[in-house]
Amino acid sequence: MDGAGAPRYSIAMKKGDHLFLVDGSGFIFRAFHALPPLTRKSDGLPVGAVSGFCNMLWKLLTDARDTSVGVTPTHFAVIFDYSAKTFRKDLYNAYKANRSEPPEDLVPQFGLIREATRAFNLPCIETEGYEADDIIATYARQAEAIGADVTIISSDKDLMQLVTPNVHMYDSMKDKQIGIPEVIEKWGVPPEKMIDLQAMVGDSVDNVPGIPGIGPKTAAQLLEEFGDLDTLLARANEIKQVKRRENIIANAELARLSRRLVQLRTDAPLDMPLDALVLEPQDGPKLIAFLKAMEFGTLTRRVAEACDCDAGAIEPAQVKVEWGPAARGPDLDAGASAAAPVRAANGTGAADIYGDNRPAELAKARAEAFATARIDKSCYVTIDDVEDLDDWIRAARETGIVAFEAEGTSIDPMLSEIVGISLALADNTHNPSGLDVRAAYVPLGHKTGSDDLLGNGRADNQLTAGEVLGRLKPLLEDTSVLKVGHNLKYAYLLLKRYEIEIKAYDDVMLMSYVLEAGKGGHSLDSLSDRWLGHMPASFKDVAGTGKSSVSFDMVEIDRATVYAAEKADLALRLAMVLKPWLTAEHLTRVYERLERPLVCTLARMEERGITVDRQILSRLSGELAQKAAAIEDEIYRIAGERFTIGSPKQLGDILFGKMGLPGGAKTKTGQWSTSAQVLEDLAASGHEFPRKIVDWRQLTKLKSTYTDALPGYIHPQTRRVHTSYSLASTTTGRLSSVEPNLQNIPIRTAEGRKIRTAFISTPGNKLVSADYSQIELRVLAHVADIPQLRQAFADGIDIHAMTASEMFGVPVEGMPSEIRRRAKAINFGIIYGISAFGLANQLSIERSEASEYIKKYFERFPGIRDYMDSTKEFAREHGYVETIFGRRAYYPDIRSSNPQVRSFNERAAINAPIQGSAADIIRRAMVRMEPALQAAKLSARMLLQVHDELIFEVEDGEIDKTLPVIITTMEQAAMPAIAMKVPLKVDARAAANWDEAH
DNA sequence: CCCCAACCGTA
DNA sequence: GTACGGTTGGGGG
Repeated sequence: MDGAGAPRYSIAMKKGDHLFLVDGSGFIFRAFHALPPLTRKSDGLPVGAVSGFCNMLWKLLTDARDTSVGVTPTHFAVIFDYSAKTFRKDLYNAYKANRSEPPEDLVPQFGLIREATRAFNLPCIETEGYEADDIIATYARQAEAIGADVTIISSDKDLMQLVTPNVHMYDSMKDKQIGIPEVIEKWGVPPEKMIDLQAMVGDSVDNVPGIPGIGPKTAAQLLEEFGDLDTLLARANEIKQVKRRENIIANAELARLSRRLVQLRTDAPLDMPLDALVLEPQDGPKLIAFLKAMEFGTLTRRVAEACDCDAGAIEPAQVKVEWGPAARGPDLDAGASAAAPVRAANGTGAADIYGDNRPAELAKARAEAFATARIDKSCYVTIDDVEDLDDWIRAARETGIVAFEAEGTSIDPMLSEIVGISLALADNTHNPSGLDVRAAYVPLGHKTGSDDLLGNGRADNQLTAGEVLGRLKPLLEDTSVLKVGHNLKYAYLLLKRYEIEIKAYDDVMLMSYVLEAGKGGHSLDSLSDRWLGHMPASFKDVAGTGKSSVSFDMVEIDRATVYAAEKADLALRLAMVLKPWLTAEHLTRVYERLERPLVCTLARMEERGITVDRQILSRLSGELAQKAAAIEDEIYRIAGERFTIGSPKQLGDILFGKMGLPGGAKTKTGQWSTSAQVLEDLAASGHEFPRKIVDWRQLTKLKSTYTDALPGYIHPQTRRVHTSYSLASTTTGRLSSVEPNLQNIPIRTAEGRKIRTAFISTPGNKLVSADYSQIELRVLAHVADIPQLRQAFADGIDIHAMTASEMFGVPVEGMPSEIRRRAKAINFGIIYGISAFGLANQLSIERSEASEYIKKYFERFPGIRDYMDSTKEFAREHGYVETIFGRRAYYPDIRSSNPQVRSFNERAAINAPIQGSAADIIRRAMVRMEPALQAAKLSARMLLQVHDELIFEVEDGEIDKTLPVIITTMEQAAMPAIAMKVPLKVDARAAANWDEAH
């Protein structure tokens, strides 16, 4: 029904006509989740999905009226779900029972999107008791019968069963046509078999049961073999795999029911006949009035231009919105922007990316415009002569901003050789809104596929590395030209090895990390998907996968151009969107002080690496092997058979089956746990066998993870180990270390510590380890402002003993170690967002006793409870928490109705400001360390970071002068931004290896 | 060849 | 109870 009730005329549909059917409901959910979540009107009304919807419709209609595009609809309708109650619910009561309530930000947008449809002068259709999909199916089949073509604007797999030679689907967000070949490619079956495939696979979102254990791949294979579901069910006994056969036979009825659920009706009652869907002309003023009411500046302007209307003369429409205060976003700065008039983001060419003085408006307009802007890969060019390259460099200097990406032979920048460089520039010569980006790829190290005795030949039509890098070096090192990239540390390290040191840069990965830590990944793929509605080509697409994959120098230059240029293009677009957003969210300082400078700081640390003594590791490996073998023999002897000790499943069978030991905990898959905790408990109750398993595990763990693996990371040329620090992979702001992970080198056991002796200084130098003492408890004392804790740290007394003394009334002097141990566990528990369950586990005590401890603790330190409560409340209200330097950590699930999920998020939210503030402090120290050492004319080199510890290599003669510089820089790191209420304390010492230095 | 679960190393 | 990454076994392709 068209709620607006505007009279529509109708023209009989005929052969050759083209009907567009937009899956409105599908689009709403997709747009809501795909688009930047922050899009709001100035009064706080969330309109992200509305914005995406309007942009999509406008683009479809503009293309449609542009006859050169080829596909021109004659009829057009937008279809919505009427309500959740449909005939399917009568078939199967659990249908869509899993559906949770729509997000509260989405609720007010349902009505608005229907309003938008009417503003576009399009029929808005919904029918009680039927899903949008059934209406679409009915229209599609009717139109097809007349001989018209149909395009369904959706990417929902449920609609793919409708695809025929005359019925296509179009994914407007990915700009992708879906026809018969695409369905086959994605699902392995042609569209007419989609119903049977879905019936077997089921759908957890809609709660379509399907056959358990059958996924898309298996289903496609079975349909290939048997033709259709009925034949399969009739001949199921021919299936060879036992489990699968039994499964299918047992669930045949479920499959038939599922088929009835997924099969779309083509006989839904239609309130509006096909002929009435004729596409009417745009009513410019009506549409503009609506867009103005929504404050979609960019789109308003575009529509006004296209319709030749004066937008300024049109009053915003009165749009009635049903949304209560609950729908209002909590992070809205209503006071600042409520009264602000909407201003179109005019003239936002590249030159003023950073210069707008209304950041929130600019950020919003940018995100809105870029979310739907088309990415035209056909304009990417390959640069193969120096004049062209010089032109691009000149243009980059004029614009002042260039995005770039360095392609190499390996993902490890220390082992990679440069293969090419892509560049992207904002080009506002054609489009004053600054949306056009042009990009190019400069190949310089591509090889031909044919190899002869001399190896692979050099590919034709490319400049030499010398020519290219010689020209790019001045640009990349020019502090007045901003270089934009994604994960710039890679390019920084790669180019550093070619004597280029990138200066003046922005990294969109880090912008995203600052804006959205905890909300999702920060890879170029996820950022493009989230902010630009575009999925870039994957590396696998160009280089192949698995064994048949090739390094980038073996990729054909044309293909490489599209892949590499796209990355630079996307990085530039993302910077144009995210940089204003940083300003709008007041996160620029976090980005500029805590993130950006670490790119080159960390790159230099990684480049230096650390010496690992191969002999020591080899000797240790031998010792571990011998000890493990001896224990292995005893294990087999006691067990009475040989088995795979490393298999928890087999071990569980031996322990709790054959040997009949009492089982303790279960894993989440229902197996008996064989964790160290369980085995220790068994050992404590007098069984010697589990002890041996624990010992064996320790030895084999040390061997496989450390002594055997580390030598493989020694670089062939530098002879050192170069870890890679990930700047954007934790929610709290900590770094992580990979390939190898040098942040988990053993220390707790004597056996494990030996591995640290293999980390050595070069002759004439020592390793210096400097670590913060109790930094997280100090941060806690600061943020929660606990008088006793502050006093204890000020006086330098044992913090755990003080806690024990407060709680249990035992004097610090002569305190029993068990009492102190418990207090220590409680202190750590507090930092981790304590639960009675967790504390009980940690201390092996009853949960009731743990509850008593916690109660007592809160009585003695009421400020801690206040801190925890207010942190939880802040997180619930804002969806994120903050460190003392303003870094955010998002916890989107903190409002979950599942108590387990919610509690977990609450504990994480309590921990994040503490862990994250400590992480920020050491980041600040690291950024200042190199200048501080330089100022003191010291040659110490910072090599590693392990969360609260920094490791340096220092010349023997400089150690005495260096230690105070390191200590002071670390202890003063919070200043002047934050005056800590407790002093920070750093311990440092020098030795020939890491074990003795720590 | 890829993915997941279980386990365990660090702060 | 927080935050990570790596190895192994095992299931499936």
